[in-house]
Amino acid sequence: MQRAKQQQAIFRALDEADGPLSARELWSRLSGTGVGLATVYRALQRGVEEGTLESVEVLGGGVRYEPRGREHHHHFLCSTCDHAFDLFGCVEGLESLVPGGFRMT
Amino acid sequence: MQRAKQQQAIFRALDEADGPLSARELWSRLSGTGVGLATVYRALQRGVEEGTLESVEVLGGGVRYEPRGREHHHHFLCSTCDHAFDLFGCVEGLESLVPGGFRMT
DNA sequence: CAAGAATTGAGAATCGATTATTATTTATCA
DNA sequence: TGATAAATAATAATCGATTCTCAATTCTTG
Repeated sequence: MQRAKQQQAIFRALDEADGPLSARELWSRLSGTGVGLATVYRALQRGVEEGTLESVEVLGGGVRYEPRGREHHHHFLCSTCDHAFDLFGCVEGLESLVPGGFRMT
Repeated sequence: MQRAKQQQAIFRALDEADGPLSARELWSRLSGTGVGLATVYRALQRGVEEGTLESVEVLGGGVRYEPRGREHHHHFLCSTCDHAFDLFGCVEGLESLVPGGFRMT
């Protein structure tokens, strides 16, 4: 596969996902294309460095990646399928729970 | 060290902590007592099986343990020292964010 | 198209966390 | 107390995730 196409496929898969993807989830969505897992890791790393991707952590397993610049949102992890979904909406009162001397990020 | 004392020390450290501890955090709090890391892991596993301990996950790193039966609470992870603190208080509206077809646990 | 540079796929190496192994220590109880 | 059973410390083995290595492939430029 041409390299440009590969990179496109990687970023398109992230764009089309309904939540942040782990390296392996992303890779499995490219199965059949011959793209190697190492290439996926390299593309993700580059994306984060260049600012097009963002790495996020979701309870229950490793780092996941999503396109940068999306609206403020949270994630929901299905404990059955281990997939993280984007959530729309937010909660109030988080800030007030932060212990004194700490700052919420 | 006598075995009964060891087990006491392990559970006491968890009781006195200001949040859930990872196996290593717990172990480091027992440094000087000669307790082995494997023993800490065994005690934690046994505690969970017997129902005296509960394992919890906090963003940013592995499984942590706390005594079971505490009041409903959440945790706060310091990204500098990587320690998880118990929080008092809760937020509203979490349940309403859960996608249709899923159940919040 | 040809040469050199950059990227890739495959799998080996590494890393931290957890579990297994085993000789030794501690506990149990006749 | 002495024999036997259970638990331990130290460390080797394992596990999954990530990174590294290198020969092969693709790209770039003239």
